[in-house]
Amino acid sequence: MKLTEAKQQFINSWGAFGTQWGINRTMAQIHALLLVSLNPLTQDEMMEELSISRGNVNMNIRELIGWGLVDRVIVSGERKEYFSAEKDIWKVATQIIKERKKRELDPMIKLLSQLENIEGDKKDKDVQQFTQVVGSIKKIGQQADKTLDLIIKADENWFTGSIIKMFK
Amino acid sequence: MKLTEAKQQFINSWGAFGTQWGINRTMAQIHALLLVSLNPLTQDEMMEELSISRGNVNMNIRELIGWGLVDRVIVSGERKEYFSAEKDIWKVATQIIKERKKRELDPMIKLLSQLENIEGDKKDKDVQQFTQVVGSIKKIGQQADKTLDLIIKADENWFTGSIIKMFK
DNA sequence: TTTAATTTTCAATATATTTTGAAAATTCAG
DNA sequence: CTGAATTTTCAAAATATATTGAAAATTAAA
Repeated sequence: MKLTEAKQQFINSWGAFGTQWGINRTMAQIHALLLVSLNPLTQDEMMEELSISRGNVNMNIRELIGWGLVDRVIVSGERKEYFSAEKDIWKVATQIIKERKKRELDPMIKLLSQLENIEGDKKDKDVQQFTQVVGSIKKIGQQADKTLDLIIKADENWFTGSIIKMFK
Repeated sequence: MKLTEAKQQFINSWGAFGTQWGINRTMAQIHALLLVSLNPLTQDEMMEELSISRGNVNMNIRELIGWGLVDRVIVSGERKEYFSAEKDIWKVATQIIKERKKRELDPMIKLLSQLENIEGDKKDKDVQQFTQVVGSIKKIGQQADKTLDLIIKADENWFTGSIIKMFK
């Protein structure tokens, strides 16, 4: 497979995978494009490369900046803004984990905590069942939360280093 | 908060969380409803409870069965089919991990493996960068894959038991 | 300043996804 | 078998999400 073709396939597939995970297709494609671009790109270059509109590039680029995955880059002597993606995939992964945890997991645990406090007969089978289900989901959520915090804090060795060896 | 109200909020919120994760809102709601129902339910009861159409219930119920999260239940003396959700949340979690791994992570790793084989000058910066990015994503994917396999195989103690203690 | 380049916004449009509901298929009691 | 109950299918409609593109806002060179 040729490089150009491979890049194209990477970008398209990344967009498709993103969709499955509730991520906007274009956002994932822009991220993929920046990941495999040697140099920072302008919005115009991204429009051209992905055949999408200016507004679409602009909104999704800023969304990616909001996720901490893309940075504005100053190129001296250039009027236009350039953008580049963090290339250290470990950092990318921890950043995504960090954001999704904050945006999704933490609010979920908060909600479940509220739902645990049911007024009513604690001996009622129905109440028992409900608090049991809600409580156990919360518990798993909290464990996941704790584990993810450790991953975020750990350096690259979490995956490749000593701890993972214990699972082998 | 009253039980009925809490159940309702759980169902609605679960639907909203599902959407964020690329899961059909109704599917998540049906799952939530079955999780907090003491007894198995018929399709008619779910239609009523969630105010949705027969076709919608039917399709999503079968999707949930496909995910291994819901079972058909025979109630003797009843013509209608009943459905119930696995209540052991640990099993639910491992089942979801198993399915998403199979449907998403494994195909992704397969794709990345293909993209690593680029024809062309291995000294070309552009080729190097591409294979480096693709390779490192694949590596993290494989580590996640391995870790998830262990979670799937491990019993409930993975989260609550000895291994997690080492992170504390 | 002025003004041309560039970025941002957002209403309108297009696309994708979900839901409906009625017809077709299936099931099973009599 | 027969036919009523139940489940399944799927084209059409509704809803939700993403994209466009041109106008407005911003920026910085002259």
